[in-house]
Amino acid sequence: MGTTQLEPVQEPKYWHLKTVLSEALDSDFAVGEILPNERELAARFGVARATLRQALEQLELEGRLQRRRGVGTTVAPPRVGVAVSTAQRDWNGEVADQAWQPVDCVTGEVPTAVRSLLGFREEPGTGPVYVIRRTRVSNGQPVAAELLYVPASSVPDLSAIDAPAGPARARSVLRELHRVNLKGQDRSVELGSARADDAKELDRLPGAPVLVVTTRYLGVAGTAAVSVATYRADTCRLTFGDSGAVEIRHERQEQRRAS
Amino acid sequence: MGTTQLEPVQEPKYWHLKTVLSEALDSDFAVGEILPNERELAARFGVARATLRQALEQLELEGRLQRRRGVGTTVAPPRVGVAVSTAQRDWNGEVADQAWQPVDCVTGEVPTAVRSLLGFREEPGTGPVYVIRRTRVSNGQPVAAELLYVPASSVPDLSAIDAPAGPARARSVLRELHRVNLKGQDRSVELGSARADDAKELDRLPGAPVLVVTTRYLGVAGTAAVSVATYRADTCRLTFGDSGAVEIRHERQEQRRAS
DNA sequence: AAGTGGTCTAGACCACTAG
DNA sequence: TAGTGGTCTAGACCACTTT
Repeated sequence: MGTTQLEPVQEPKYWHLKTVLSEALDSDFAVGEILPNERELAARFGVARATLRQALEQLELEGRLQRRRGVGTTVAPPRVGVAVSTAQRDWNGEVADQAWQPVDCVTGEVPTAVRSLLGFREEPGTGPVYVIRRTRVSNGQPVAAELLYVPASSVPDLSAIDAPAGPARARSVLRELHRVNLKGQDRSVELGSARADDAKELDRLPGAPVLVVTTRYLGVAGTAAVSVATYRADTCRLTFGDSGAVEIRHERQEQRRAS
Repeated sequence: MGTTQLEPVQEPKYWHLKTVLSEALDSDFAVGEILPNERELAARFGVARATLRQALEQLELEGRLQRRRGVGTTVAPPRVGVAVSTAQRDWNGEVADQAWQPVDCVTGEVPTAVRSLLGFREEPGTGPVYVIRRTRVSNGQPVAAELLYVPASSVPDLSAIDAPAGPARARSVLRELHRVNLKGQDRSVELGSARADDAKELDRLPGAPVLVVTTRYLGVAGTAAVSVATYRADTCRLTFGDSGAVEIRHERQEQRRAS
């Protein structure tokens, strides 16, 4: 129809920029390499810094980049596969490199959402609940922070209430919970943003994107415990193996170039 | 109450703003209600529009808000629980309201990442691969778009190559794939951003946050098929039930106020 | 045509890290 | 102290939906 339309559909600059940068990462950069700083990149592409940052944010969300204040922007390694086991053996065993580390154990308040998962009815008395904090490390990097809520009624044969709050008490509660046979578990995964305390544990800024894994552990008499684990969404790929771990080889090439 | 004084804290403005808005959503707004527009909200809180938008983006990421260009910002309903079944019956059955809908089926190219999951070795000939597009709907809203890669060698008894590309062919490939007994499946979940085609299917803008579920279906002779499904991260909560669906009652209150 | 959210700019200052 | 990414501003225009 006569004249040739150059760009019939206007692609946003930051989107196009993201594509260009993504291809550059594939071809010209190696994992761990430091990118030019944002001001220079913005100037190089002829856009405002805010626009450039919009593209970098996307790439960081996809796990391609890692940005650290005061340091710079580096090319991120492929995401770590983190097993979210379906079996029950995750209470103790598990791959040594990715085990949960008990951090603390107090008897504290329970969020409303968790209360209903535990089967608690209304406001009035519901008995004490152990709140265990655990962290998970992979390749030396923290990948997840967890709050595990265990009603004292789920571990009746435990006399650790008087033990000092801390990792030791956390371990004894976990051991006792492990004794009561668990019938199964329900699990859900959703996107969230890191609360201040989790962010600190994960070495990220508050609001960083996380994958929230909520697990309900079922005992003989209903829900025995509820776990809310937040995984770093930028560095983690959660794996649910019915028969081994999924291994994804990304299509990225790691080439030369040092500049 | 017109303007809310932001405390002189070290906390970033947008973060504090997000908290304030979140509490306001809990107490003063009902699901589906329309918020004041961004320019007015920004003025009301005494911040720049960009700062206000940073807070809104966070809340949208957490599934609390829904923003539509040309329309406005509304209070989002609680996330839909979408079952990512562990069993094999998801090929056909499944909850009627959340079933997959075949859209198309062509024989096309396979991304590098999927190639390695399928066990393909190097560049040269690997035989044709069916690429099936499916979508998933829940409560009338599209929640997921999937690309299912089925090597023709996985469905040898199929003579549908000559059938016209389309939903009909997709169904016959799925039926045939269902016939070969599947031994199990590996699955992984990670955060991503919607590609242009997926975004269109999901009624979102390109780059919208999605949960990417990669599934490897194992047959008697290795990987029989690979599925890459992208779920809307803002509206979906993926559930993995070992014994029924997880039901989360969010701590939000739906109160009065109509304005 | 009016009103909404989405994109983009060109600055400024702050918080953090490292030499 | 110099350099980085993180936050924030006050505008402008664009794409889209509804009236």
